Amino acid sequence: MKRQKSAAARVKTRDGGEMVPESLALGELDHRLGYFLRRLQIWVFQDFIQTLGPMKVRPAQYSVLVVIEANPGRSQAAIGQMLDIERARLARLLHELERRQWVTRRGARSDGRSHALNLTASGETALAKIKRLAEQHEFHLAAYVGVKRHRQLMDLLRDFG
Amino acid sequence: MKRQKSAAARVKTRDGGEMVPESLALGELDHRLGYFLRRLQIWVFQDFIQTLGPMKVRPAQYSVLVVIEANPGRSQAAIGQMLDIERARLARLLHELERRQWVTRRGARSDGRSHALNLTASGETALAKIKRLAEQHEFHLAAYVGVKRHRQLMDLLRDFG
DNA sequence: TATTGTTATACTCTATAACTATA
DNA sequence: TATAGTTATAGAGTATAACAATA
Repeated sequence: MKRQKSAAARVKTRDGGEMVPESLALGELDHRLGYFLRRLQIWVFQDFIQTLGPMKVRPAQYSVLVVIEANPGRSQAAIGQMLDIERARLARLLHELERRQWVTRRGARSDGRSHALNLTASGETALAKIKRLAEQHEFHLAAYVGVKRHRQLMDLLRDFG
Repeated sequence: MKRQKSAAARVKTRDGGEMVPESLALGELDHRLGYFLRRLQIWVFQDFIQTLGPMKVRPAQYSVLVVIEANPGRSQAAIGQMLDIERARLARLLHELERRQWVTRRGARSDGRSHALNLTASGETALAKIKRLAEQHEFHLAAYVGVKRHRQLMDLLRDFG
């Protein structure tokens, strides 16, 4: 797992050793929130993918499964709008979840165009495991940034919008 | 520009109109910092790319230009380690910056393997414009999340690591 | 005409591996 | 033998466009 660099951060060498790289000036990156946001976000994805490794689930798949469980029977359009996943991409993502027999798509009664999304029984079982691993990931993240900062960030980001 | 959804957020329809989507339950995403981090990060990239559109510069290119300017003559390995850009990807990214005649790579005296990176005169000129646009983007971001929250997030994320 | 969902294409980013040249 | 850099490949994510079926 890569860690955010600080003056004393270490970097892995290719034979498994470690070294302390000379620290370089950030320039105006030091005033770009996006830079720091991006660095943490990359760490989060890497840890998430690693922690969820046993279930082979990526962040986007996880978010779709959670939202289907919380809103069974909704259409692809509804789920996609909520998660800002483009419908072409969501179609492919659901095809994979259907292949793994975690999700069903059946034609909606009310509108012949839309597909109602639901979890299968094995999808529910898988998601239970997945949610336990996601919880583990959240603990990793809290430990990485500090429990207090974790709570502060959550409050700042969740309340806005 | 896509905006973070809230209960009253609007979504564009394909003919340019707008609608208010029914709000769906987040499920446990409401307790995942990564989810909120990711949403803001996507907004940041979209606004950055749009704001920097006149110069056709993407976030990774911007960060490399800024760090080369702040640390002239350093090697690709040094820049890549600092920004966590994989060396294969950095090689291609620099090839593009070299093609635009913004960056030079010349063999380092001390080590025949490494390339010293520098901005050209026109690279400096371009970067001056780019930095003005990046500053604009930062104002957009501060307006989007609120000036106070922007400062709080910056403090929380910059000080850690 | 517009929307839902599908398929296809293209470009960026990420992750590897194989290769060269230097050390 | 390890490192600096290059090239190539594959997978995910993003952004479009074109299409069929339905509204």
